[in-house]
Amino acid sequence: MPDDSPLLLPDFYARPTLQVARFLLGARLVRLLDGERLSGIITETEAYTGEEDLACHARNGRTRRNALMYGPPGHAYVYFTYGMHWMLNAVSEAEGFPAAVLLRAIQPLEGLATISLRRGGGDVHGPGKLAQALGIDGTLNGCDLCSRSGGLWIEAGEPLAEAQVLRGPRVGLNTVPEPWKSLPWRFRTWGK
DNA sequence: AGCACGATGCTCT
DNA sequence: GAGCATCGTGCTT
Repeated sequence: MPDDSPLLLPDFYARPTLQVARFLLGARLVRLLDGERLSGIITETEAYTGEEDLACHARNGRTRRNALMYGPPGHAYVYFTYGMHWMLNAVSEAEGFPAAVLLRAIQPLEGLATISLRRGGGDVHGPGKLAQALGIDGTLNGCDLCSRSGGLWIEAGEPLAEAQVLRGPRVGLNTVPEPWKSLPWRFRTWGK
């Protein structure tokens, strides 16, 4: 079991959220679930940054749900939506500034059978699917992604060339006003 | 291949 | 009480 990849450390996350979203592409998201290592390369992210971003959960200031976005970088912000889906984010920027990167898709690498089973044979392209595939729920809200002790962490991966990175508007912002609705703050790689 | 819709429950106004 | 940073199904082209 390869366990020699370096963890991404707080300094990685403590910078502008667009950079964090861009450079999380290619990194490896790892979940230790029931003693088994599940992992995949991050292939799609979205940046949500600051109270001025009207798509960001912090747009109305601090609440109980979004409190983690104001916390130290490198921690998981996990929330529940649509009555059935968990969403995994990595908190970015300096402590006190609310921002995070939504992890939307991975290319599975380890634990393929378990992931496929948990997904009912479907893919892992979409934030709700990602959480379901890796067994992520609210108990992981606040988990330190810079440590292997919490069962969920992110390891460095192969750097991606700019030519492999696609950008576009964030998904699902139906009632968000412009310009926020159309800003190209979604990052993808690998076709699609 | 694409669109419409219902599921389902928590958070905040 | 409204509105979700979604997903799967089922229907139409």
